[in-house]
Amino acid sequence: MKVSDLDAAIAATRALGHPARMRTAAMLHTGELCLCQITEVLGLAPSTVSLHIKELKRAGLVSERKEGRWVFFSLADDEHAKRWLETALAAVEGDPQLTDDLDMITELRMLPVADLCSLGFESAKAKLATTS
Amino acid sequence: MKVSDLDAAIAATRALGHPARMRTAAMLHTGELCLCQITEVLGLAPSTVSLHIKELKRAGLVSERKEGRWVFFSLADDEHAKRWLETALAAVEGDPQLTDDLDMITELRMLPVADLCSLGFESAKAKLATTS
DNA sequence: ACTACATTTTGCAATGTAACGAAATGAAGG
DNA sequence: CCTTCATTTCGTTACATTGCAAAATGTAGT
Repeated sequence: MKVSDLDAAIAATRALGHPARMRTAAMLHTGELCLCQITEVLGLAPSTVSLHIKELKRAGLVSERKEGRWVFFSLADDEHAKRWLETALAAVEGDPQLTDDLDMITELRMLPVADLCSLGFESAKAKLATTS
Repeated sequence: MKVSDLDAAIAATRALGHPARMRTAAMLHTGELCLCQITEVLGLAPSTVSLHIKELKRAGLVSERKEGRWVFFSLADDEHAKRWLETALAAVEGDPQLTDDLDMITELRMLPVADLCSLGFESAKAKLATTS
């Protein structure tokens, strides 16, 4: 089904027009992430985060890569996506909320995904501390 | 009240994330327009169009100039607005719906605003034809 | 097969948005 | 002043979005 430029632009702006989704886009700018990592940062229910990402995918801004039990999401790299994401990410660059998110992402990347998903952030961090 | 970069970006994307508002932005790219001109193109009630423009103003994308009974709207020309509008207008460039809108705007600009507002497009056009 | 578990889908409640008509506002002209 | 009329605000209705919990899906390892 053909989608007009107008519809595609509306989809992109609507997708980015929610804090959870804009923050998710900014997080993915640092590299691919699985659902539980994004969920941990946003502090929302996994089902809710899944729907937000579905919206970003529908708008052509995010793509996914399945690896076993996990699904890793990343920013789409076609021209449509890049133009919108460039503008959006530049606009929110340096925002305190986003800075906090990215700091947390840095911490999360140090933990095994399996631990984070099943245990949650605090427990996974504690486990890493004891076993290292 | 201070608005964070994230909030400003969300406001801009949400404002553009509706066909009536995206089309309005594209129309204003050709120059300032009064409410009744925009209303004529969109085919919505004046009160509805007024609210859409209010949303665009709230997002800092549109500014207004009052002249007697009329209010002329135009695209804001600060950096925040220009970045978003540049991306949005480039994305919808050439869309059939937008092309139709701009063609209609060209026609509307040939009519006295007072006639268009009070009589509507067809009657105003008829009046112009008889008096010229 | 069975279990564990990351993710998705579904069902539902609460809230927000979009549309209209009607009433209110405010400036121009008689 | 009083009327006209472009625009805005208000009241209302219909629909969309957002959130969670619970159930469904599908994959990995036992």
